[in-house]
Amino acid sequence: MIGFSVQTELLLKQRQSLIQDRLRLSGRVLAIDLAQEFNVSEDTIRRDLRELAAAGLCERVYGGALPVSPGGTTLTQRVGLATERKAALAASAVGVIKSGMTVFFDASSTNLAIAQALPAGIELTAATNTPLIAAALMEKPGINIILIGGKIDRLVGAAIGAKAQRDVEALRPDLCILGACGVDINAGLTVFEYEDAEFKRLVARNSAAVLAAVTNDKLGTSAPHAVITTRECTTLIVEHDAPADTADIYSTAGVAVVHAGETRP
Amino acid sequence: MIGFSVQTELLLKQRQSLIQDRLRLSGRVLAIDLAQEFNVSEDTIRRDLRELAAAGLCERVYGGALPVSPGGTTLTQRVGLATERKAALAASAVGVIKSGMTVFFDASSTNLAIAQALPAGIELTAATNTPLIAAALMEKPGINIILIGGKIDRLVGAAIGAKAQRDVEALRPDLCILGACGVDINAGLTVFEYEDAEFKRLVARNSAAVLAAVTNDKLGTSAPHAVITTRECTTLIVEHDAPADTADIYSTAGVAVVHAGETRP
DNA sequence: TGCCTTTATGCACGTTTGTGCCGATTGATA
DNA sequence: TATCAATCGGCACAAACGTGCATAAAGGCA
Repeated sequence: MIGFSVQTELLLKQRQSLIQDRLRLSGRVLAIDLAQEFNVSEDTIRRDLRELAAAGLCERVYGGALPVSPGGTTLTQRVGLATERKAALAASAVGVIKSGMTVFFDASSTNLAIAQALPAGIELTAATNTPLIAAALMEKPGINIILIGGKIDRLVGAAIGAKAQRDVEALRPDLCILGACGVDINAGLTVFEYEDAEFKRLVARNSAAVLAAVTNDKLGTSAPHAVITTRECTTLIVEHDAPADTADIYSTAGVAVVHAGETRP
Repeated sequence: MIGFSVQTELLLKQRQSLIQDRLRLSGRVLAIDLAQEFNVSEDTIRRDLRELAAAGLCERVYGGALPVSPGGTTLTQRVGLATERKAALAASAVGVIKSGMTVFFDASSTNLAIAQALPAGIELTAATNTPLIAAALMEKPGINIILIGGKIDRLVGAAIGAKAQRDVEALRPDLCILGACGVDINAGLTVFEYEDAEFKRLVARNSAAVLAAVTNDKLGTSAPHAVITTRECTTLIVEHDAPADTADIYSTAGVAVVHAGETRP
């Protein structure tokens, strides 16, 4: 699809437009890679990135550039937080996702990171109730996207009401990637909103496997509304520096615990 | 490939029309190539490109020109194009949207611009089948968002299939903001995809009013699939430099034509 | 027909833009 | 702290650009 083995010479605007595509697609670009890809000097790429950054179309960083997040709402606010940690979790999570699967992506900034981290060639059917995740999935060519509609809860950032619950009931995913506000061995997986819990439980119960990727700050805490018990969770992805006893505790409950790699991009 | 071995001399309008074809076909044109192909000086080509750009029919860039809205591309690709023009259209469009309304936002990069241009305080119920637009609407606090779900067509960038059609049928919006690939007084409003046309027609028929905002390059052109006739369109927003007879033509068909302000923010 | 205006085109000129290269500076990492 | 890569600013050069002018063809009007 984007294979540019033969290099026609590109106009400046075309090149910059392609850089933006790469940004959206892979979440970051490196100056040196782009230079090689477009067959121009690194200086030229740096100038491009500087211009794009000046126009507010990307964020300039040492070595390349990152996409600028359209910050504002509650979900999008969370997106910008602890990005390296989430990226590390996401990298581990995509290891569980195989071509051919039907996967449900629940609303969560970590799950958005997972969607963005999906490898380019992967083929799967992805369902989600979260517009932001759907938008991210659209950047990956091989993915069949099913959007669960309904009234959007702006705190959660997704459709979770009666209509959404009715529609999602027809779904029997191979894997359900849940977001959580708290994970505790006794309380199980918990969230802040009643209806959100309801929705998540419904999807989880209909899924062959349930995966949750959580940052350290959520481990051992619980929110008001229970989604599923600990043992209903198939796989739990935690950070590399999660409390030492985490693996033991959850493993004995039958949960497969995966430690994400170091946060070293 | 497009071998013009025999060089008949072309009239100016013919040449410019052919340039537009090349643009649509290959996504870009180079001044030097066109000069050689049409057997005229580069100066002449540059003049042509300048005129086309002034009429909003292409985007002038150093070395040649780019199409203002290429067909067969995904929604996210279209978003970055002709942004000032779309912003100007959007600014006019928001004038039609009043607090308290129920508005449907159809899939289109111009409509995304409209969603983004909504004033901060506005209160309305917005429905959309487009994740990208839903995400943009989430940035505005006073808006009630209804997401239409279903299988996502990645070219259109929205849910337009059977499921989406069934769900949208319950909707009776005060205003429907349609996207279009072509607008012609005889052909009406047209798009590239069959199912997309079907979906749009359904929404438009159930809406009290229909609005379409189009860039110059779409005026007077038509795509394969008809959505609605010209007279079914309530309001048409065109650019300030749209062909002079536009207002007359569509007004006599009963369409309210609004000229957007100059593209000078 | 003769004259004038308009329009399309090419040419010459000076100007702007895109790019690569070099040297100095800054930032990351150990 | 030292080291090395990335970055920035300036410079140079070529290509692309816009403008003004000249020319020629087309068309209007008396």
